[in-house]
Amino acid sequence: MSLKDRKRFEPLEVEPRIVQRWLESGLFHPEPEGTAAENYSIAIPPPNVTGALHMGHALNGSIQDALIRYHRMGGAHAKWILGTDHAGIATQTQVEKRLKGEGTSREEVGREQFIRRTWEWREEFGGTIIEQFKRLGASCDYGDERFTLDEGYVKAVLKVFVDLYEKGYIYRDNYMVNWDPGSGSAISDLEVEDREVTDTLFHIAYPLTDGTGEVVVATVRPETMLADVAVAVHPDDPRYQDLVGRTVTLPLVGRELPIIADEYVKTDFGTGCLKITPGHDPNDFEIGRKHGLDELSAIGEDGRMTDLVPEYAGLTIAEAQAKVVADLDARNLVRAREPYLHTVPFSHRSGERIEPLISLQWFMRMDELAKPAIEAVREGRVKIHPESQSRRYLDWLENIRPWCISRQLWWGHQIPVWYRGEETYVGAQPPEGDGWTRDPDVLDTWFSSALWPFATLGWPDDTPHLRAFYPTDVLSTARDILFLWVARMVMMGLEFAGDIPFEHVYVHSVIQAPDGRRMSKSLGTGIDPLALIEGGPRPPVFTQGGTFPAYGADAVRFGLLAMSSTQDVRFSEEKVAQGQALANKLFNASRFVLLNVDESATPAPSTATIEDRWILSRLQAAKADFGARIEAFDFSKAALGLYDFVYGELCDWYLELIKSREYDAALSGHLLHVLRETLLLAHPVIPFVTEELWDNLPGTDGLLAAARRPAVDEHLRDPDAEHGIERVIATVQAVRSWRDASGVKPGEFLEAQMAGLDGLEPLCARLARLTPVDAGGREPVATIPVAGAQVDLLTGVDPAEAAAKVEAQREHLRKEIALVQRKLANEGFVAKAPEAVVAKEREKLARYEAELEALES
RNA sequence: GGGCGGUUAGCUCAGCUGGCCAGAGCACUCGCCUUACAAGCGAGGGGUCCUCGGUUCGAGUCCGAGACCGCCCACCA
Repeated sequence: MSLKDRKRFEPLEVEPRIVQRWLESGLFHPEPEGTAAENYSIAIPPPNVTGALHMGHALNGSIQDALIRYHRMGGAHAKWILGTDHAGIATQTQVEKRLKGEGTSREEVGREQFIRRTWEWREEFGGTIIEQFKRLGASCDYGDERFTLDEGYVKAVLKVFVDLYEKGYIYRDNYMVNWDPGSGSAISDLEVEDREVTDTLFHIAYPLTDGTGEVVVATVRPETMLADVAVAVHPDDPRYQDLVGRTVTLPLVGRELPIIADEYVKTDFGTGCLKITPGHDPNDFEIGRKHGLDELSAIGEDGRMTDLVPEYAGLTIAEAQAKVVADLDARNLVRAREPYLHTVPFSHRSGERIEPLISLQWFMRMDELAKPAIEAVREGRVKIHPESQSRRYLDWLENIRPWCISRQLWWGHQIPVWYRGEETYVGAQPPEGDGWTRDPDVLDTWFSSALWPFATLGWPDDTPHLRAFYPTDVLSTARDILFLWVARMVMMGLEFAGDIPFEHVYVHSVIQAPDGRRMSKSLGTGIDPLALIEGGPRPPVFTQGGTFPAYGADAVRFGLLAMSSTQDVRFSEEKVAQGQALANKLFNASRFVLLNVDESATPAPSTATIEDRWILSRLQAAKADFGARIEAFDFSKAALGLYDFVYGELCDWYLELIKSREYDAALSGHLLHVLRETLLLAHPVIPFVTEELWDNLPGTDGLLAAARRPAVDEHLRDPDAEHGIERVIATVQAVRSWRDASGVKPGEFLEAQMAGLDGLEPLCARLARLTPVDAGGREPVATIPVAGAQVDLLTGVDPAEAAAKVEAQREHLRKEIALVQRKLANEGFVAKAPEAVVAKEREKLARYEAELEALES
């Protein structure tokens, strides 16, 4: 169907078709030519293979695509590095679920078979999110898709591990870790989230060994007392001065525990006595190491009691707690119990309560690597936007702690370490000889993600891709992985790729549900971007229910960009609707042009009339503004500025101003030119509708996505034309407003004599529906004041209503005049305010007075 | 406990280094089928800019105190 017969932009019909054309063009797959300084690249935060597109992906995709398309149209070789993350725990959990459904388990099928099954799973489901990115219009390099477990990537990971081991940064140690019973693995501090829980706080009496009394300690974990090795008090606590150095006898166990002094103990909490359990509490662990205490484990990695105290061996934690309390009660040693609300660590992944345990793990020392990463941001080589985030980055790196990098999983990069008796071998290739067994653990997924910007480009080989696209330009991400991922990429990039991984880090908003809660599937507050694009059901957070209209990808992209900010924002369906309105408006404006124009005309700017000069001038302003906003990562202003130009200038005024003109070659060419440039301008934000229109526009070849954006032409800026059209707009609005208030039909032509418009009368007359006449001495029935001009109406107005209207207008003017006069009468103001400000006030006064005078006559 | 951000129209948000007659989109009211778009067009109503104090000729904008909301970090058993 011809564009002229299509009254609306129908995204569901158009967008899939456009995606195909883009993909077939090969445009998104740039050859590795030139240097990274000339080229433009962004490495996508790799979504989990298990993932489906959520609002965060959609927002970040819209941001990155706007950047990539903008720079591609600026003439750069632009590569958006694409791929997915193997996501150790998440993926393993999915496959385990599937095995469970088949009546089997990970343990039953064995490691090799399990990994094979996981690859199969990935083949089947891993492409989902990639397809969804295509639907969004994201111009990623789909021809070069990477995976954090593909062959080349594994090579990079192993090399990094071995190098860091050889440098002495990676070591094995017994240490307190966050044990996640859900996944049966240690997890890092960053994967832990705190939740509020009400527990019972037990006050338990520990008798002094010499029988002279007791000390009372408070705990919410009585079962861990089996592994107690000391009792601590504050060194300055007057109550316990004489206890330090003596011992207590641990009830139920009989072990003699020293009473030690440590400043960690709070004198104002509980009894001021603290049981020390280095095996099961991170703080106690620190104190234990400081004082050289034993590290005993009462709870094992299976979540059951160890045989440390045989009568409890094998019990679950809950059972053990019940038994310990019962046994203490039997001995009358529980002095008090009270409900206690506190925060407790839970696994971010499995949702289970973290069990702090001592375990033999691989660690990575971070302080040496942190130093250059701190410098890079301090010196501005890596710039974080908004700037306030760099403080958080620096604070974290300055207080960095060793990173536990081993995970007790099967799906991931298996640690390249082999053991044979007392021997340890570390290397990218298995050791020679027999009898070696490989460490069963895999690396934390973030270890491999940390190499993303260079491992995806072929590192450790010196590849053309690496030379052409590393360092990348921008890394766009949410705040929550600033430490987990961004900081580590900077460290690894500097250490291994020899340069920063990206020049700019853009930290985007988190989009919250419309009610201000976090978007989450389980809360029912999640909004599926595809439901917005294609018209799916509204989730329960929306009060209105029903289904979304099929807004289309352009609308969603526009809406998300318009919503985005430097802080978290609530989802606003209105902004998406605004995007849809913009796409449709542009579509219809193009139809209007094509319906009227001489299609054989050559697109070329014309300066024939003041409105032509005006729109060219405004177009340059819009281009300059949009570019500056994009470069400054101010996507909201970029999108809304586009809207304002298309709606508020191009459609509302320019197209209306030209309607009575003859569409000769000059005007036709000019309209085609303005439209072309508008499409070029808007494409990074709303790529689909602009591409579709481009295809229908005479004189365009090839894809808009591949076209070059023309520079801002400063010669086309025209302040006189801008001022003139501003006056036309003010006049037309004044007349319309007057009509509306006076009850005069909008369509009725009124005779009027205009003054002070310097030749702009015909433009004003047409849009205001006035018939210009010479009053020839007739008294006007009404006078409409406009800035610097005057319109006398000679017909069509009820004199009484007009008089009332005039009086109201006078009243308003008198108030404004009084205000300005008061300001100017203030000596302080005149003396101290900048001259320009004072002049502006004087000018304002003169204008109001002139308008008032016109009304008085 | 420490740090950061926010509080502007019914809703979601703009308002830079102080000069604002305080804006936008949506919602609302009124009027229009004006030959691109009625999912449209035009015109309106609507705000003690959280509170109190201060600086200044002038404060939504700067300073101080407080209230409330959100996030991050560290966490007292």
